[in-house]
Amino acid sequence: MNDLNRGLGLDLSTRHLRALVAVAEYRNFAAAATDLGISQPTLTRTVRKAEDMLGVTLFTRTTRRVALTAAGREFMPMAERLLSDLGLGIRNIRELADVERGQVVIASLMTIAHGILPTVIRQFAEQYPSVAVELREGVQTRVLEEVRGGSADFGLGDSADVGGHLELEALGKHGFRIALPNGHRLLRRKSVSLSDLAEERLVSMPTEAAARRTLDVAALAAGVILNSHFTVGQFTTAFQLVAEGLGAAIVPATYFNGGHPDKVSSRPLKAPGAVQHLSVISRRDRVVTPAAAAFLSILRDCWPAKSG
Amino acid sequence: MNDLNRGLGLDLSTRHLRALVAVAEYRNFAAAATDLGISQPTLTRTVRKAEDMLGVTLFTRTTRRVALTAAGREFMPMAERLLSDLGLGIRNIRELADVERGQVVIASLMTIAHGILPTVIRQFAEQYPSVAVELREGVQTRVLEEVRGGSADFGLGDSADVGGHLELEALGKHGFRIALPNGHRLLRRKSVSLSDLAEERLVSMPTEAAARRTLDVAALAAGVILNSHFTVGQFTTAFQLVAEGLGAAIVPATYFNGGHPDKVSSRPLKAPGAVQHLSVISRRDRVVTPAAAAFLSILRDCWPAKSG
DNA sequence: TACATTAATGCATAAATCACAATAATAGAA
DNA sequence: TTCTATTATTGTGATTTATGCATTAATGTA
Repeated sequence: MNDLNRGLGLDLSTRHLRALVAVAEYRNFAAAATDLGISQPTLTRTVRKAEDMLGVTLFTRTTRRVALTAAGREFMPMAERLLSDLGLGIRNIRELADVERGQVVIASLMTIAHGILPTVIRQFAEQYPSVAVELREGVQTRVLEEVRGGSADFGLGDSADVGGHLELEALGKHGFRIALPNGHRLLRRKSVSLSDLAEERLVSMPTEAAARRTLDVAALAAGVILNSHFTVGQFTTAFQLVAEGLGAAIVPATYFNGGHPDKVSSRPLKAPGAVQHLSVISRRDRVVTPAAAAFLSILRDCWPAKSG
Repeated sequence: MNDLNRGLGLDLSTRHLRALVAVAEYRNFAAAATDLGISQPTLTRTVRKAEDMLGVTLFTRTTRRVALTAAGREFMPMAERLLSDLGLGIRNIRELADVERGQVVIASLMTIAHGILPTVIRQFAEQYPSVAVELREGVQTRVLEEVRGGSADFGLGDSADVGGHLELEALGKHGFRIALPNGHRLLRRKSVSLSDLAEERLVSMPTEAAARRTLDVAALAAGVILNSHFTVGQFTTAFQLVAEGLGAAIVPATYFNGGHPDKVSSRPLKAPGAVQHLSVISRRDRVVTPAAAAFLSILRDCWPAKSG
């Protein structure tokens, strides 16, 4: 701590300051007291208390005349400035707090929702405790619908296949990993390629999902046909199926932040093109609410640390 | 009153500010409380009170983590600046008050002492209530002695006949008036000249007095010999003699500020050279005390209004 | 799950603040 | 000069506010 409290136990309040300023202005205790809305004896005591604390006589008063001492004349402009600065500052932070009373609706891919968003939301909630956050998780097409329809402030999704009216801001990219039941032969490798998976039964996301399309395109380019035997809507479901030994699942690398069943292990997927590019998706014509802007600011700050 | 108290009954004190700043710094209530020298529960309550008054949440706290909200981050730098400004200001006025605990010793001609000094002293006493003022009235030679000897901070006297080592700062000049007993023939005139006084018995000051010398020189130049029949040390005494009808007295014009006996009236003295030039007289080698400087400053402000 | 840390309450006490009434001081008027 | 109106100060009891100790509740971590 620096020397801000070097003034000993000094406890000077805005009440004291206002009292001093009022007396200096009216040069009359009774009038000043009326203006302040307090009784005149109270004002006398308040002023005297302030002078005692400051250790300086600010006024010389007789019953007929109240005059400023040299110290008083020196002090008053500062007191006024202090009060006005404080008032300004309070107004500022109150406006800022009003901004906080907003709401943020985010449409996000589950990939992101499970990967980085929890951290971002925690930080946001700390800084803007009274903003309601609504997170709508879904596949890419659903995210785009939410943003287009205006029911979400912005979306977090794949950068590809985004039509007109929508604006993109690139956030980063992530690769994929193969989730395999413990004991699976492919776990002996350090990494797995798409062609290694040609033989495998796969637990996949539906074709509307951006991750699915990215992988299908990459597989096509590699001349491999993926055997999407099971189709599920949630990665957590996919994990469960994998845990049951029903097959393998290709899962976004960012998804491995949280814990997952100990019957499942994973290896990186080595495949050119099997990379998902993520963006903030917003309507070009929609004004960004302050709350949404604040959220995005925190999101950008957090991104590099958690993605790759 | 301007809008300094527009913050409703807001009563935010330095105690609150310090509490907020300390918590923001430590991000830990217990540590901040120790630093502030108060108990942790007290700090909790102080912070909450402050937040309530501001109407804004500044911190989000769990038992394991204290974080600043956006409003809090906005507020803290201002709070620190406010505290440091206040501390600085207090130090300033305290120094100024220390200056006040001095003493001013003034050696002055009675002319000035009775004319303008009372007003000056009153104003000075209001502004510097704890400075002792000592006024030593005397004739010119006495004033010079006091200043030379260093027993006075400065002198107020005639500008003439001031030897080396002493410094002059001109203040102004004043003429003279003739004090006459009511019913005196010269009162029929609007003004009186030196030659008119050749016939008169005069009540004069001793030859050491600057006013006496000025008048003698002027009379010499006018070819008149003044009949200084009575010599007294105080103008008030001279007035009494005049009131008794013993003669006329030539008195500094500035002396007619206060009331004087109603048996005496006065007329202006028209005489080239019958003008007394007054100065602040000080030792060249003596440093001016802050109290003396302040006194002189007020004296200069007052002078034009009262002299002529 | 148990533990250690830490912010928030309950409660009794001490301090400060307040307004009403009475007092003291002062400048101007009769 | 004395009287009077004005005005700052002081007395006092009620109310509000702040404080510290002991305790509780909440939350990461091993």
